[in-house]
Formats: sequence, structure tokens, C-alpha cells
Amino acid sequence: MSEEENKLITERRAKLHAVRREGVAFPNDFRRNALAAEVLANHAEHDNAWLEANPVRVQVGGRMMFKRVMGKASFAKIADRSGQVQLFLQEATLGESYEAFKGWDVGDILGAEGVLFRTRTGELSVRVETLRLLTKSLRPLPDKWHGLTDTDTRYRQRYVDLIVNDESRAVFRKRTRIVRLVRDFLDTMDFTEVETPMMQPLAGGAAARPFVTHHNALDMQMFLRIAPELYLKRLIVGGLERVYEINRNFRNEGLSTQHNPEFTMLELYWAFRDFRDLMDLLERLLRSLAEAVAGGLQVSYQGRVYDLAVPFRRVSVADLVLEHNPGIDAARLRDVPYLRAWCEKLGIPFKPGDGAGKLQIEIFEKTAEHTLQDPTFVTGYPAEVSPLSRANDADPFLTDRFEFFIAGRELANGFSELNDPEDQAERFHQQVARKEAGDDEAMHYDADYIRALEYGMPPTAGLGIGIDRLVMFLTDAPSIRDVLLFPHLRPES
RNA sequence: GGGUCCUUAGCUCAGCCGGUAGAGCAGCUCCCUUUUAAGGAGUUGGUCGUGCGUUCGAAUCGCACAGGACCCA
Repeated sequence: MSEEENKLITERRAKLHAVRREGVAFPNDFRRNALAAEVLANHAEHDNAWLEANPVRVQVGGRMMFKRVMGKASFAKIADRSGQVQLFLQEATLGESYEAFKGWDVGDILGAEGVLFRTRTGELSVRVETLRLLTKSLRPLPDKWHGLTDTDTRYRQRYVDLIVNDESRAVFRKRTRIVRLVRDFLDTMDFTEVETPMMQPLAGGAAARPFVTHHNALDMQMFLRIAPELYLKRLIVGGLERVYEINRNFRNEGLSTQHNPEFTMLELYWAFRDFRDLMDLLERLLRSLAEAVAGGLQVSYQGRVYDLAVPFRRVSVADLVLEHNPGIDAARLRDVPYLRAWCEKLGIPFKPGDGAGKLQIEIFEKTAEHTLQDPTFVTGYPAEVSPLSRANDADPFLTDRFEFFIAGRELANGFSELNDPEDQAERFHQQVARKEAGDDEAMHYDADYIRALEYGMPPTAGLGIGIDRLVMFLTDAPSIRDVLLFPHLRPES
């Protein structure tokens, strides 16, 4: 028998049809005057003597999660958005609706009115005087003790996961809180939150394959954005000076525990500041988030404790490459044939057009990146792989840029912005050359962005933070799917 | 893209050197007026992910496919 028409559903459907024959099966005239958690918190101190002397009448409603019928009396627990409260039901008080209740199922949504009292074991409960079925649930919930563990069902039918798994609800509440705290943090610093286009004629601001769509009225190809960067910096040219955006980016790439095709990114741009200021800001932000949502500066993630109290390590790409590859000669880190030989030795594929900067990064990613457990700012990113970053004054092979790693993952990327329109035009030309050489992640030449820079962009620092990965870290979630309400999955067969 | 493992009742899981499919919870019938995974008695429920093969016989062995988990690139 298929899941769509199994016996349990058939039985519940018959119960629904019986309710329909009696009248309105899906009433919407019941109103609550209390939530479960409020009821419990407001009367935590009160014993039965107090409750008898000061009767508290409440109207509560929610989904029935437990049901224990004992002849002429029953207990049930209902869950609302705040938590659960127990109902005590007696045939003597409820009459006909008690008989009806015995036929209702775990999962049904009920409304109850009654007075508070404590049971023999001291649990604050509602002695129900009026009970109504508000919504019949046709599908059985997962096992009350084991809950729902099958990841496929948890992700595909998130509504079921949210009904039965408290921890899952807690993660998403925490996610919302984290995002709100980030906004508060930036708003306090006089940043302005803005919205920029998700559909773009050119997908710029990052190295990634875009999703392609089509605008019918204009008969033109458009792209879902891979980053908001170039639009936000136009706003810096416009004089907004401190802007940020928290919203979705789309990258047409594979799925993994750390990648979803659409993911949430914070990007902020801060005029009259440089990349060092961003490192300080990120350090402060992470600490304040950990204290607010993870219980302190010692954050436990997947069994390991991360101490955010100590200053975060700051180390260059070159130093990490040398640290993890003792055979590499520090004097030859910009020697292309030498680095190619090392890539071959390490089994790293490379393209003919790759220069020393790109090869360094390949070696870094293969040998060092995953070892960066404790919070670490990696600096000294080569200009070749940083087409939008300001070149370092002392060493233009490098840029004033960092990436931030924790638990072996990239969490943020920040740099002093390239505001020299002629340098930027030259970098775009290099990207176009790479694209023509077959690198489909290379950038386009964005003429309007160059025009904006030609009006003059003040010296600026810009930071991007992967919100999903940040939430994963702060909620101890092993997979990005655990922090996305509806993660991308292959279609159901 | 490569490797390892998983898919059996609504849920959580046994069964896997081939011999007609099992438990707990949920459901159904009955008993029970203070339960806490309530308890007691009885009982229903399965194209064992899909397809092809090996075999007298396949949940079990082989191959392919689909979906999922983890590791690697």
C-alpha cells in the first residue's frame, strides 16, 4: 500500500468526514489568550492552594503531541510556538466532547479553555472545561520517542521536522537572531542597509558560474547575481559611505555539506577604512555573536572547542604554503616553472595561463586551508586572484586582502577596495583574457562600473561574510542543509 | 567527477552464509478518573527503493538505475 493511501490516513480521513457531517470541520473562531510558555512561566511559583484561591482561566491552543487516555480521564499535551502545556480532561466535565476527544489523534490541532491546577506530580496543567478540534491532521506524525531522523525526509518535508524536532526549530530561531544581531551591530555603527539587483545583465563581483534567465519584455539574457559587490561599491561612489546588504547569492555549482546553490551573504562597504579595520570589526562581531547565541567565547563545534577570546591568528598565504610544504624554497615562491613542478608533485591540476599567484593559491588550498581550525586571518592574497582588491603599496604582486577561516572553512573575505579606475580597467582586461582562454569563472569587463570609479570612489574597505556558514558554526550544525529551511535537493522521484 | 556505506510497516529499527517477513511506538477493539516513552488484554498493517539477472526458490547473491549520508577531487 502506498504512502499516499495507507490505512492510517484512510482512518483519519474517515474521522474528518464524520466531523464534516457535524458542521464546520475547519473552524476559525477560536482565539487563544495565552501561550504555553507564558502560562508555565507566569505561575511557576504557584501551588494548588494559591490556584484554588485565585482561579486562572486560560484559552490555549496548539498541536496535540501526546495523548494518554485512562478511562474517564485523560492527559494531552499541546504545542504552540512557545512550547508545550499539559491538558487534563475529564468525562464528567466535558461530556460529549470527551468521547470525541478519545477519537482524535496526535497531530490534531486543538483549542481548550479551562483553569490552571497542579497534578499529583506537580505539573502545572489546564483542567479543561471546553475542548474543540480546530484542524484534523490526516497524516500520522513520526514516532514520539525516536522522532524523525531520516535526513532525506527532514529536508524534503521540513514542516514535519519542525513539528517534531525541538532542536531543529531552535536552530532556525537562532539563525534569525544571529541575522538580527548582525544588523543591530552594523546599524549601531551607522551603516545603511540597502537592496541591490538580484537579476543582473552581467554577473560580476566574484569568480563563479551564474544561473542564466531571460527577460521576455526586453528579450535579453539576464543572470542571477553571484555577488552584490559591484552595485554596493557604486553606492560608495554615490556617497553613502557605509552600506551593507544581507541577501541571497546564486552560484551554479555543486551541492555539498558547505554549498547550496543559493546562499546568504553579508557584504558591507566602509569608506575611509582599510582591510585591517575589517579584521578588527570581524573579530568584534564574532565575539559579540558568540556571547549572545553560543553561550560565551568558548564555542563548541562538532566536538572541538574554539576559543574566540584569544586574538585571532594573522598569517600570510606565503607563510602557510611554506609551513605546510617544508620543501618549497621561499625565494622561489613567484617562480612559475618551479611552482608548476610543485603542483605536479602534489597532484594539483593547473591551467597553462596560471601565474605564480594562482599557483600559490592552489597549493595553499590543497595543503593548508583545511588545517586552519582556530580562527585565522590569512593575508597576502596575490593580485592575480584578487581582481577587485587594492594592490599592496610595498609589493604590488599582493593585495591588501584577507580571508577568514575557522573550523577548516572559509567564513569571510575582505579587502581594501581597488578604487583606481585605470588599474581596475586593466584587471578587467586580464579577466577577459582569462575568460577567452577558457576560464568560465573569470569576470566580464563592466564598463559602467569603471565609469562609476572614474567619478571617484573614496578609499574603502569591503567585507563579505557567509551567513549560512556563520550560523552553522554558532549552532554546531554539521551541514549547511541544517541551517537552511528548504535546502536544495534532487527532485523527488 | 571518484570511493565507501545506506534504502524493510506511518516512525525507529531487527532479519542478510538463499527456503513463504519481525519488534517497539503509532493505529484499531476492549479495561482503566492524576499520566510523564502511562499500564493491561486482543488485533490490523509490507509489490523488503526500482528494474534486469543467477536460482527449483531472492529482503538476502550479481548488475544497472534512482534517492540519501560521509570521505576525496
